[in-house]
Amino acid sequence: MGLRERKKQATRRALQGAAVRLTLERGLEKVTVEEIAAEADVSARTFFNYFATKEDALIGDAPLTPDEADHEVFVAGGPTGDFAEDLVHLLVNSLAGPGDLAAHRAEAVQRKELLDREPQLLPVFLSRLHSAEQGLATAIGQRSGAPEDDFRSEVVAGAAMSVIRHTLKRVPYGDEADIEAVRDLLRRAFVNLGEAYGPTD
Amino acid sequence: MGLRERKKQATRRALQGAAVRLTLERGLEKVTVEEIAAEADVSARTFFNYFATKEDALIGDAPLTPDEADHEVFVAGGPTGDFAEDLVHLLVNSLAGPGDLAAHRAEAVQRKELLDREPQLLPVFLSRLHSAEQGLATAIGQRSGAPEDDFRSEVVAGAAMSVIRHTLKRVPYGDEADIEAVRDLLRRAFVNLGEAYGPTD
DNA sequence: AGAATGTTTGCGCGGCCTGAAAAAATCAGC
DNA sequence: GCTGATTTTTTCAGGCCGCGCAAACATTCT
Repeated sequence: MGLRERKKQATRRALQGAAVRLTLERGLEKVTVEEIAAEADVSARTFFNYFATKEDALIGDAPLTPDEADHEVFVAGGPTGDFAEDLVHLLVNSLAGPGDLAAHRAEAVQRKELLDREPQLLPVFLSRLHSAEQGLATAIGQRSGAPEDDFRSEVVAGAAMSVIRHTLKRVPYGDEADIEAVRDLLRRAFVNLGEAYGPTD
Repeated sequence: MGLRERKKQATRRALQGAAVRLTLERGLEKVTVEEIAAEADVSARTFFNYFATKEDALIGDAPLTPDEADHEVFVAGGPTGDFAEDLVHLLVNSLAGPGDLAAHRAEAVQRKELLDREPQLLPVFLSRLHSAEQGLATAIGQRSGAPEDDFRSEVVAGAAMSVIRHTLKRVPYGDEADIEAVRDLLRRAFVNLGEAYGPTD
């Protein structure tokens, strides 16, 4: 990787870091793009070469898409064969980004803190989940052999993203066993869905 | 209702109408607030006395909350006793606003057209659904006797809102029988959820 | 009619975001 | 390491958004 590419990643991280830090310090509307850029030793115009909006710098713009490998395993009906359980697996691996879950825990905590404190970020976050939903729907459709853009796949994927959303709200960050806690919450959520909408019990 | 109140509603409608019309004509980013205000025979400053943002004027700011009566019937376990069916009833009545569904069909068609053509409106719309979700969760919690802010209620409500979202996307507007079509789609969606997440079949 | 209350308007301003072109940094080849 | 090509950063100008404020205006109430 050349110097150019490395520097770009550096300024991107600097901008994102400055944005997060200043926002947590003062609140989003007391921070201007100019200040963020100054903090990252960059002109204000350059900020917009990296992020379209101030909010994007905070939430991040990683596509939130699962690993290619995990995706294919899921589509093929794996890894366990149980739909909900495999969904848990796929979602947990997707949300962490390409690498390890633990490695991104600090960022996840920050994101949660930001979303709690700055309501203006909620729409941005919801849109991001919405984009991810599309991909999940096609994965579910492929796994079940449904035609593309199938209504059922979309609905099932939407419910799954809703589960993710509420689970992330409830995760007890700070613990060390939080990955397993996430799994548990997801499993319970899917069970709840089954009970609520399933055949009359 | 006094003259003052009537005038306010009139300018509100005028602003909203102008915003929708101009946006459908030229696209959202080719329309300025000044133009909308001028079209409604009102100063630009007045626009912001009614709507906080240009987008709000398009999506509307009705709280999207169900009738008090429908809400209580649902909480009490009615009208049919079947959870999914009662949810369909509640949602259909909520989405229409206080009055008749048919009366608001034109607006619904417009909203859909806008959402299709102007992606910037999607976050606004998603936030609106998100707000409505909170109320739905407490209603579901009360009906099932769960404690407040129960995880299960939230997840079930989230899934329901997701169902709404995808159903609205698929509704065949233009037909005359579209209210019944909405009900059908909702019912099918809930059945799909039950099949997907319910006990292994 | 006149006072009280609420609404509209003009004005100014800070901030967001964009386009275009000059300036600086990096890269590829020699 | 020099040179020219490519990419990134910066500067500059500018439109639009959204808000606070105080003056003008409209309505309600007595």
